[in-house]
Amino acid sequence: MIDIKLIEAQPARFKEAARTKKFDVDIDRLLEVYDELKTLRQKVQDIATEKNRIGKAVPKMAEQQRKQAIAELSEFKEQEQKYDERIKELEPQFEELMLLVPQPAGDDVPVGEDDTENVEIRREGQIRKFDFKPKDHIELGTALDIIDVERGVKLSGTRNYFLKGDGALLHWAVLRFSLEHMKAKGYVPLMVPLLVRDEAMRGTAYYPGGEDQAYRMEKDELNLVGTAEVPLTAYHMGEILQKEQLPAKYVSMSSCFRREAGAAGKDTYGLYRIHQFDKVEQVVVCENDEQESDKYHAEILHNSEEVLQALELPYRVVNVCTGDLGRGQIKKFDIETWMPSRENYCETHSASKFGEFQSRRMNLRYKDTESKKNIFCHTLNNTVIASPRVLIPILELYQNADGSVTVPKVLRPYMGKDRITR
RNA sequence: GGAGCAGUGGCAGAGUGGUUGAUUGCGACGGUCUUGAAAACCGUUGUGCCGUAAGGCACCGGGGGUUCGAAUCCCUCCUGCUCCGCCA
Repeated sequence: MIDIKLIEAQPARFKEAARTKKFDVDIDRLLEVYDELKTLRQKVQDIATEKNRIGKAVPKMAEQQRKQAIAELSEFKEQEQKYDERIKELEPQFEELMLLVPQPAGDDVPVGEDDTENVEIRREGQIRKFDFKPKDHIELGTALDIIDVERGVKLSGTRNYFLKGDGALLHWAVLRFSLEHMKAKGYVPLMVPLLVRDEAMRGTAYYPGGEDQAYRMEKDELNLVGTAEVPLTAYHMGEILQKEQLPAKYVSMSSCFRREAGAAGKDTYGLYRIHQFDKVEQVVVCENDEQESDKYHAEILHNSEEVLQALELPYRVVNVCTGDLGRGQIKKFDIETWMPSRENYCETHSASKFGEFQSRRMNLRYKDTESKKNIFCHTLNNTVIASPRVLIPILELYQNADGSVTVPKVLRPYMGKDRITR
């Protein structure tokens, strides 16, 4: 959410942000509603002042005087009710519009329509050249009996799967390795609730807008999270933190659930786009300071790169363009890992910088020691590893001519073997 | 799921319809005293909104209602606790 005063001061800036980010919001209407609300609130306040003044004297009045005063107060009350009605009409409109205003992208974010215009920053690692015809991860996984899509679909429909034997173990190995990597860096591990209230979804800016992407438990009015970012960031929702608590760094390993509505026919093959997966996620809550925010943005990007480097996977980092940014993101680095079967670098990580956008929505603040003011925090998050998506490059890049798969060095302690064979 | 109790300022804890934004204690901060510290004493100590300011308004878990007037009465939701039932 954006400070209404900023919108008031520079409406053009937010119209432009909506345009380049491809979000639709009527800024003019928002300001209209706000102006009317302000006027009405002032009127109601003036009436309240008058009512309080008279009301205070009532108990001391003589009977005759009192009757007169009470009659007068009734009139005020009627006026007040008239204004209140209109306010109650406008407030929900105001809230709704406010939730839709996008955060302008940072100055160093490329302007572009969609993900094809994201700008590559750098590449790391060598792409493997095969001296045999490589298989894709489904061919490999099916032959090795470690991936079973058919039975996943039998039980749960399309985009569902089983991981079996070494497949399941490999999945847990990358997660465990990544979690421990973050733990060693001082990130506090949290085991989080995966069913959350609408408040948490709104606070992290998944709602409004992302309702179709989430599974919702209608009976209980709870939502299955699509990422641990939601509970991790909303952990301190509504709180006023001490400055010493910042930066708060959290890491979680959790299942993630996505309906993938509107993605019908897209990425239907394999384990790339699926309804349920597991992810290690990192979240930083820091002071309201641009430099601090940038520092932690670089840090969380670096943390994830270290994991990919440890796994010896080739990847590239891209600066995500305006058209591909979320409503609240100031800036986003995606890490795309090389996937042989897709003959491309594909998104495996997404490092977002939100400024105070999420904090405002969830009323997350800290007490500034100097000014004694309560200030909105900054929030950031990044994937540490998401599996089974990352199993695609692992299986495909580590495959051998005989159909076996070498286990990446850092995962061997978790697997207890260095090769997956039939 | 059934029955009951509770939710007040950083914490503890008063307040059951009228100058109560809220007694008091602790904590914290400032000051006096002291070589220093402790003790003692004095003072300050919630948040949001409107306003250049003076000042005003709102908030006693959330929302709604009764009333001229509500922390105090009513409804509803949320949260916590106790007992019973069920259960990985």
